[in-house]
Amino acid sequence: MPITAKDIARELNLSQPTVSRVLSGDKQHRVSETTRQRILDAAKRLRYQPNAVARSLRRGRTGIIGLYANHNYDVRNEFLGAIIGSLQHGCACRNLDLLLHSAHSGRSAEDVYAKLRDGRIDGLILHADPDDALVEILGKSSLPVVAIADRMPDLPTVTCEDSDGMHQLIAYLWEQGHRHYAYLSPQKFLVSADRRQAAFLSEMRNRGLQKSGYCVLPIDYEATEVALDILMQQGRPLAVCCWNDRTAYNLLHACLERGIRVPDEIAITGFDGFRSHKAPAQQLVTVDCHWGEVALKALSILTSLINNQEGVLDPQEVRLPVTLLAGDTA
Amino acid sequence: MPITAKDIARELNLSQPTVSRVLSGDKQHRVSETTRQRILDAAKRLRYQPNAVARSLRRGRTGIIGLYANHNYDVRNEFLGAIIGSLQHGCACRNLDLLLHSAHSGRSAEDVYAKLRDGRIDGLILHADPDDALVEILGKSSLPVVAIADRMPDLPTVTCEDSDGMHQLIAYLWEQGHRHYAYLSPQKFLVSADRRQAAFLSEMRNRGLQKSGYCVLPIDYEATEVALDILMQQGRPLAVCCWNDRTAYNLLHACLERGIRVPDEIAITGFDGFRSHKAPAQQLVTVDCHWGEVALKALSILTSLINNQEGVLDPQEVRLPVTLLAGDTA
DNA sequence: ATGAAAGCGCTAACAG
DNA sequence: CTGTTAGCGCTTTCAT
Repeated sequence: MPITAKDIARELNLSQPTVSRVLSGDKQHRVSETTRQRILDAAKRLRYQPNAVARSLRRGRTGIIGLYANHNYDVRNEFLGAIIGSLQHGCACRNLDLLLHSAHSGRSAEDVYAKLRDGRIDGLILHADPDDALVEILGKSSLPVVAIADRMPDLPTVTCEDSDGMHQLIAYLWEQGHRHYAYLSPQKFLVSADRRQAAFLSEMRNRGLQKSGYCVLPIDYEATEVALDILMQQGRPLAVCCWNDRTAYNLLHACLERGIRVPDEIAITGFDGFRSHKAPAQQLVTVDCHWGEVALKALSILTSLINNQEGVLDPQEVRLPVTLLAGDTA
Repeated sequence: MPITAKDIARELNLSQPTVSRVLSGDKQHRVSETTRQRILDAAKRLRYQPNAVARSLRRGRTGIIGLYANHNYDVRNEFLGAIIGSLQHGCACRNLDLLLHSAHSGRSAEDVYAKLRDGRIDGLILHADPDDALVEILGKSSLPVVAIADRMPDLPTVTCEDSDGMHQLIAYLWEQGHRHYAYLSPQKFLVSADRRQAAFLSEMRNRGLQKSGYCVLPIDYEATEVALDILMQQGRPLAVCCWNDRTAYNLLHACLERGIRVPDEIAITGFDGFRSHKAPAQQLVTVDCHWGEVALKALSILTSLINNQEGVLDPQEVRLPVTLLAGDTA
């Protein structure tokens, strides 16, 4: 049985609140230096540790930040790994804890929301599809939320400079002499991927490319082969800009299986900034979105949202800069 | 302001405990079917969500499992990623939440322990160095703890069959004709790595290899180059058994930078089971420790420890089977 | 079957 | 400076 403030009070013939005043670190209340020391000594001697649950109930604050990702992947996904890694660090610095809410496939948005509102977390970092019902619910809720990576309606969001990244990428490819392009977009609508696509198209037009010189192709993770068939019918060498890194790696694998030389026949670029630290391998040309920084910025906004009761910050978007990563796949 | 059980009670002219009895899912207490329905309806209508903090305080249980890793790496480390990924899934199935305790470099074991005992978690999954002061403290503590991956004194532990894995590995290499071996061990003492080493040496002797035919070399992550210098002085082709995958990948990189052909001049094996899903690359020969399974088993033991107040289970060790993964680095 | 009362351990308001 | 009182929202025991 852990010992409580009451135990210490009894031991020292003091009232329990006095003990609590000293041990809760409240600088406001003045306590005589002698009793203060007596309490601190006893606390250390008895290895007293304040009960965080009781404190949370009373204060209406838990010091826990939630992370919810409604995509069906877990921490091994590189994107989530980067996010969680950074959040862990950021939380540690602020003396916060991080609670991972598992998507728990099959739960309705209402149920998920209920769980998020059970009082355990002070605020939420969200990574979701923009059309998820949960997003709308959270938009109306009083729970402080900051979304990341993809612009969400009615929620403050931290994203990266998608357009700028694509501009840098095309400039890099153009300089290498590429005059045939393809953009591989996701099947579902994502604001970030859409921005990358818009920037891609704008670059194509501005550089005076004919419509036969470029194309946009929606692609499913499971159907890389099909996409590759189509790509092989385009002019070569072809520069393929994938909307994210995972798509790029899938394509890379497919190419090497078919004996298609990368980057000679097909050049491949990604968008995320995940490089292989494992077996020696071709380094992907990609745009580093600094997802860790994005997460930290989101956390910073979230904490101020939590503290300034009235989040004066209207739902808005913060965009962080990106960096081109050169490599040998393009 | 979220609504409480009291609000519902007032709305229906009932007492608050009655509302709570229905909504806490307690099958024991019989409530008339009509009021039961009235309460359920009102709860749904008002979007009532029980306050988990209050419930935890009262029940003395939070439904949260903690994970503490005292190594200085984060979730991006593949080992931790595998552990966390599995734990998340396992927790979701049991309606538990997972709290990641960041190592927060520079905290004393006492401080860390205090934080772990603040009442927020019901039990802990631990991954630590066996000589960490925290391990000893936890051994005496009443907080339910299950350690993973490396045998801990005085704590129930789930590990993998290290010896068997090494036996399989050597059998595989021997069949390929290898007669020169090296084992790369970690600098610090780890029970798991030590067991692998013992199995390695036992295999060497049992197969009648001369002492000049094999060696053991402690290696630091930062000093791969130095180790490689030494390895190059051994007989070739040399089969290098690294104590874990990361060491193997480091060595692989170093070899390819120097133009040493793998596996022709030097064959390399790891121990963990982390393969590259990214850019096309050589697949490491390694032993799959099924770390995810290890974590799930630990979670299962932990939950029963939490429930059977008196953990009748003496500190003991459970070893899970491993699988050889063939590849092209050996 | 339901209500009244108590209490989990803490913090905050107000006395004295 | 310190003690008394109250209450966060819930579960549990004891009445009725």
